[in-house]
Amino acid sequence: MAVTIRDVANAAGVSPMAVSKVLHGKGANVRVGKDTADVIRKIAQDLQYQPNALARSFRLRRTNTIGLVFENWTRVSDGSQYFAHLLDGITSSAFPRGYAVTICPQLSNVSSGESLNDGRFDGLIWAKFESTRENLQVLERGRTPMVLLHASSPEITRRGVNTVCCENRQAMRQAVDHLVRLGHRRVAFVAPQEIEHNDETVFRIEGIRQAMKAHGLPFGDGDVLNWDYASEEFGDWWATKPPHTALTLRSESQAGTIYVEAAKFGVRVPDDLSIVGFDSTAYCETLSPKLTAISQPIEDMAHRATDLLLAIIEGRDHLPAADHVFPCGFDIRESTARPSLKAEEN
Amino acid sequence: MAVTIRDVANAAGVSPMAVSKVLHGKGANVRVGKDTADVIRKIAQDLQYQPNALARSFRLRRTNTIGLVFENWTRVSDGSQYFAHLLDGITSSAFPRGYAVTICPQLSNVSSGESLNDGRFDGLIWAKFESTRENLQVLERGRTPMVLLHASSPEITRRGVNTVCCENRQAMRQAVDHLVRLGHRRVAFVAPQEIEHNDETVFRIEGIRQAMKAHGLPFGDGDVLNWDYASEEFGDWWATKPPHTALTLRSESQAGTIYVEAAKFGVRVPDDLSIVGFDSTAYCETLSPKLTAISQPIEDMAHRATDLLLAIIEGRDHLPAADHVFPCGFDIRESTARPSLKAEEN
DNA sequence: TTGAAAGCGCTAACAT
DNA sequence: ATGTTAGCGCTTTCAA
Repeated sequence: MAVTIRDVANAAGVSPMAVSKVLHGKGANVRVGKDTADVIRKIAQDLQYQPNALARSFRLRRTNTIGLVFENWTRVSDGSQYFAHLLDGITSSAFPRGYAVTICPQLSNVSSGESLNDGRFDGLIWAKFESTRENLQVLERGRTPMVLLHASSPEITRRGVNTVCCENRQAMRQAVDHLVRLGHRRVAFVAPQEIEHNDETVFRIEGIRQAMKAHGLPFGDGDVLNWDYASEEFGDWWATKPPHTALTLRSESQAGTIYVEAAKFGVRVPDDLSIVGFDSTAYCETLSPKLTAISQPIEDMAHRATDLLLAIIEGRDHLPAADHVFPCGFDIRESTARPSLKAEEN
Repeated sequence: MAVTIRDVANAAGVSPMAVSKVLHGKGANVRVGKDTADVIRKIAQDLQYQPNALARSFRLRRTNTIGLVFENWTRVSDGSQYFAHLLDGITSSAFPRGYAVTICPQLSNVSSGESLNDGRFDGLIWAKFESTRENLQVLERGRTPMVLLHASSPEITRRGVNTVCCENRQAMRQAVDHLVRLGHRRVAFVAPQEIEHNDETVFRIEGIRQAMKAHGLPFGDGDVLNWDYASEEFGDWWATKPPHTALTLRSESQAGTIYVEAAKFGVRVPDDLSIVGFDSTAYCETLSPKLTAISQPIEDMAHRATDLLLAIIEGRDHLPAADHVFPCGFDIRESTARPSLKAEEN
């Protein structure tokens, strides 16, 4: 059996409280003399006393651990450096303050969502939150402080939860401006198959529509392609001889698969089709042609989200919940060009 | 105050044990009738009962969480995909089995090393373990199952701890064979400044020495360059007109900084100097020239380490601790070439 | 088959 | 300045 605080106390001839005070600094109104303290420390060492973290966190309701939740966790090494930046942003805030970071298994159902409120974590970063009824309910019932990353909606802040998100509308405007300047007049947006609960996708579609409208160009529901991540729908789509000369994607790693599909059907990028990615990490440079992409400051965003979360946990944040929005950049590389005449004829 | 198991029991007019049995399946010799069980579940739902994970893990001495420890945690997004692969290997084993993964802050001192034994984790993956006295002591005293990644030594297995490591000697032999085949006769190895406690570095140096010897070529202590990660020593080294025509590095991301230093001093890669990296992820392709590198199956290794750890945790592993070794591959790219005449004259 | 009691290791509150 | 008491929420052990 492990050595407990009581064993140390007995060996030292003092009370458990004295040991707790000396070893963990607990007990506000307990005072222990220097000599006694030294004896206690010595004995603790001799006995190889190891505090039981589980007992402590149970008692204190504090784990010094924050959780990182992904709505859909798959692989992290799909080429993009997205996840590495995310983690750097989180750890660079959490580690110096003494918090560990736990990556949680995929949230497959509500019950596991609820289970995040079970006290294991002092706080939660929930990335790619989907605004489903169930998830919103988790926010409401949650006793654990949370900050949502890549979500932004009054539905969320109204429930007292902060969000950190990039400026999706402005991001799409940059992409559209760039494409239109090159001569494109019809642009398609590749969206996930389920967009309803995905705040970001909704914003991006709205952004592209507004931007196209500002140029006097059309963009309707038919210009939103609800493709699976694998993008196997590409061939069928292209076979319909679509009017679009450019595609905007929802990630950068999806570009890799689209490149493959395009090649399979003899579609040249950017000659026959321009491609704009989302997220602009080193991965864009590894593609051929190099991917033109919208960049979001993911590391800064994750850092901010974590700072905010820790402030809430530690009671240093007294402002009402808000959406924290970060502007995007735009990195022009090789996957966008003026549309070919052939394409324009389409 | 939160709803406890006792509240549910009272509301249902049963004992706390009955609730525990129905909701968590605990209590071996407790039997609850189907009807009672349904009532309990209903009431738990109505009361929005949430089990307290801290109380449970305290009681059960089980957290369903494994820790990931790095000896020196810095940034993860330094270009290399190493960390992403590591994480994929770990999570692909841990998540399906219901374990979360916690990334721990840098181990700056022994006490934090000891603190990993405090019950927070059911098990620990310790990456880049350094065989210092303190660390070895942690292994001995540890009550938490551990598997060490990137370490390999009888000092460790003797203490009952498993290791997972790549075949460093064979890896270096491949690099040397390649370089010698190209015509190189003097090769330098870039090592960390502290190599004593780093099993891998010791193996690699031994491997390169043996391989060179097999070719009848010299390799001594003077051919080991103890450089900082930033490699700012490059210029001074080059100014000494070293006899080496090739450099083998200890990582791939270090190649990036070496490229910069080399360019600074007008050294062309691979014309004036061939470079071989360690780890061969997509990052190698982003460098110019693309980096020739030894590859290790990091994801498989991490997966195996985690499988092993979970087997130990769950009492399914009854074999004595061992070193689990994975062979390396070698990816020839553009950073190695036959040495120039000028270099050979050196 | 079900209930009651005890305790995991720690610390807040109170008493000395 | 130090010791005692009680209890966090859960589950194992034992009694009914």
